[in-house]
Amino acid sequence: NLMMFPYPSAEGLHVGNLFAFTGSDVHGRFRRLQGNQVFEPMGYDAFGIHSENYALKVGLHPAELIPRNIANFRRQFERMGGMFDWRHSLSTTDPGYYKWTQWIFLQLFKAGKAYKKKAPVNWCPNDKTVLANEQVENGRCERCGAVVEQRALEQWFFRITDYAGRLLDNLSGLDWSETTLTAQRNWIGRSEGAELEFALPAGGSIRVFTTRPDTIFGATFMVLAPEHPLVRQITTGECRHSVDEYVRQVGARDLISRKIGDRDKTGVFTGAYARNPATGESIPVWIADYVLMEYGTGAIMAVPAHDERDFAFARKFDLAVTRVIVTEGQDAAAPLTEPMTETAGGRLVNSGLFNGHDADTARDKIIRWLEQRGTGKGVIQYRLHDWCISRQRYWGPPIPIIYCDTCGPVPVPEQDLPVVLPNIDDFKPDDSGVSPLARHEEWYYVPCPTCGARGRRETDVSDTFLDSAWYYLRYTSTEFDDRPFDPARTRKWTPVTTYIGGNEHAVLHLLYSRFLAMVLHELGHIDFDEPFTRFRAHGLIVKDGSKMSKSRGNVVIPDEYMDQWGADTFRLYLMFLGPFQEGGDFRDAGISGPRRFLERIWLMVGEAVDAEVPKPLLARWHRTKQKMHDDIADLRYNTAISAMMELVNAMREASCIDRRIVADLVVMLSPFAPHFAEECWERLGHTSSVFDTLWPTWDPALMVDDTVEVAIQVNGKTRATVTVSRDAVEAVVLAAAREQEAVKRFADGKEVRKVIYVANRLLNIVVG
RNA sequence: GCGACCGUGGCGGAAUUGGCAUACGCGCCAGACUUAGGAUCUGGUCCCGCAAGGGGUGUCGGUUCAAGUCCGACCGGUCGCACCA
Repeated sequence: NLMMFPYPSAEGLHVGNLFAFTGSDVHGRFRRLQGNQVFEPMGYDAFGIHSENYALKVGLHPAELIPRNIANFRRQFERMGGMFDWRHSLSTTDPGYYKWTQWIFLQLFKAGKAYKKKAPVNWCPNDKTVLANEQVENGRCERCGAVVEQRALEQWFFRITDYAGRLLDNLSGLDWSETTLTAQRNWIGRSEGAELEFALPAGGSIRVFTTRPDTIFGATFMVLAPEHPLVRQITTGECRHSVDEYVRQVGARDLISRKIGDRDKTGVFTGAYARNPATGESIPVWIADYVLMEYGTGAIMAVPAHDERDFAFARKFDLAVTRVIVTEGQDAAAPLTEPMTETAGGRLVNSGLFNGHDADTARDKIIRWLEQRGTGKGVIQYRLHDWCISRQRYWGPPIPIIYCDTCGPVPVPEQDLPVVLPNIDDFKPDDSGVSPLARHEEWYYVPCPTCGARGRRETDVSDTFLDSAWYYLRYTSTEFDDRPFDPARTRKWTPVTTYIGGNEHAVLHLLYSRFLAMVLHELGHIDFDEPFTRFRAHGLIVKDGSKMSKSRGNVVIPDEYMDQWGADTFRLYLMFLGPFQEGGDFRDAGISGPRRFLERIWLMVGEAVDAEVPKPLLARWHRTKQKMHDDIADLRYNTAISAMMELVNAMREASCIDRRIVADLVVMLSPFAPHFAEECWERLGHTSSVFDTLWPTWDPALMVDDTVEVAIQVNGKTRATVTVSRDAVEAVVLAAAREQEAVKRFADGKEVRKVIYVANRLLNIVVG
């Protein structure tokens, strides 16, 4: 029973965290009462920029802060009564843990799944540091306000794109929240299309990716990303100056604002032309920042008539617009005032030998035609990029590579792991663009493992998402320091049966974990390739309409509530608030309700006797056992709790405090209020733990009442109810219904056109 | 802009999936027990109406014997993605 481990912040667990962890713990305890062996571990995701920035702010070392924060978290976790196995806890910052994070890097490196390439990062010219995307606000450094630039650095990547197809296809076999599956699908972003070649007059060609090969006859110009490698080569003399200037401007902007900034189209002409493979015409080649180097081939064929962005660009720079699809009744010659992006049901025009073809099926025909002519092929393109795991920071696991002038990048031998993160005081990033670790010569220079010459360590540390991508495997095997995860343990406990966490990790964390499981499986280290069989996203607890965060000042600390009401009341209250998978706004208004409920149970435990249980109560008792079981299994905790309250109300009404019902109540309450239930269980005379019992069984035969109330409607409006024996036939109910005063008033003397009878529920008399 | 989800009493929220709308809890009102009540217990609590009855789940329309639930259009909100060719 896994829950996403927290980043141990200085503030401690807030109410939102506690809500999520309690919900997960309820499920774990419930599964134990079902007779399962449950492993419920908890640990700390303690590396990363968060901790580092906070440490810089308060002027302390993260290595000093983190253990302090962890101690506080541990205190809160014990207080909330989670059934955590503390013998198998972990922190990603522990060398005994990140040794294996580094080991995993080496396995990927050796398998050719890790490689280095130049990639842009956000760079603050004032603070002289690399910034994470979250640290850029409106194109400015969140700390000093300076305009952020891009810099290109050599960085490490994992080849997750090799697995794009499998990551997508496997999703259909997972028992996950639908919203999470959708988010993953969108992130992977599969597009079917074609890669086409536009020949350059001087030889060579420009390759583009398009999902609309059916519109190729309308491609009237091309656009390259400013970073495209062909740009320098094809730009003509008279355009060089403006192209260089444009490339410089784009490079000066940060990565975020380029993407989400204003949509005004900018760009310049390169002076070059390329040949449209369908029409044979020469079309101008431009560069513009709306074309991104990281998607497709970094170049597009522009079809302004049928694409919004291309249309805007053509308008602005007065480029030709050729319509190639018309729908019924449209005039192919009429000039377009806006792009025609919806082309379903249309037919091709201005498209040579394809004129008149159905637009919906033209795509495949044109791909085949271009394939035959050697100028294109059908391809599948993914939006997913390779995973950049490099961080030019201090607080993370050093990437275990040594650079040697003769041998190149050499992996650190496995027996030399971990590459320990040195405890340095000046961990603040500097203007070099590399991690502060590079300033420490005694650490930086090491002999090359292959030739013994002086080598240099890789100074980038790895992404925290790498730490968290495999932690579930480590939990089971924390006591082994000679292997990352023990094969027998792994076989027994993984893949994870139930995983609960926040939807903010629906994409990255879950995707990276899945990718890593696929690789580890392929390399023979584990025998499954999907790490989490069942995943459920919990809802978010918000306060005053927004997510709890320290900067908003709306963080609610649970300790004071537990002081005042007790941990169990607070747990019960959080689970009763609303649907676990939806979350909600935190108000403490109703907390006295769950408290009163527990007090009533406490009194009942004292008053319990062997009683005769009247039939209606007996039925409710058995129904409650089943309903609570079904609800908790589905994480519908709020309705499970109301069912329990209803049973208590029914007992009070019947003045029947039967010992067996009280005992069942205590067991069913125990996942929500473990301390309280344990105490009640002992008061009921038991000497072993309530968690060593089993969920009470129910008897379907006893669950049904002898009589039922049936609603009587006339023309769909309820006019009366009648009490009849269970499963009464229609004639009996109809006869009883016709006796009713209100029914007579509305139905007597009118022709009965129809009678609808739903057994045990409703009888509808339709009169004319 | 695209995608996903959601609009139900004064409030948090229920509704065996198309079958008595508002379960359960909070709050509020009245009463009981009390020197006392911010404890406990009992009863009441969607709106209009003395009643009979009528209206009612964001708005408008549709399907159906029957719609909170299904369909169409709109309004409002939350979250995710964001020039993805």
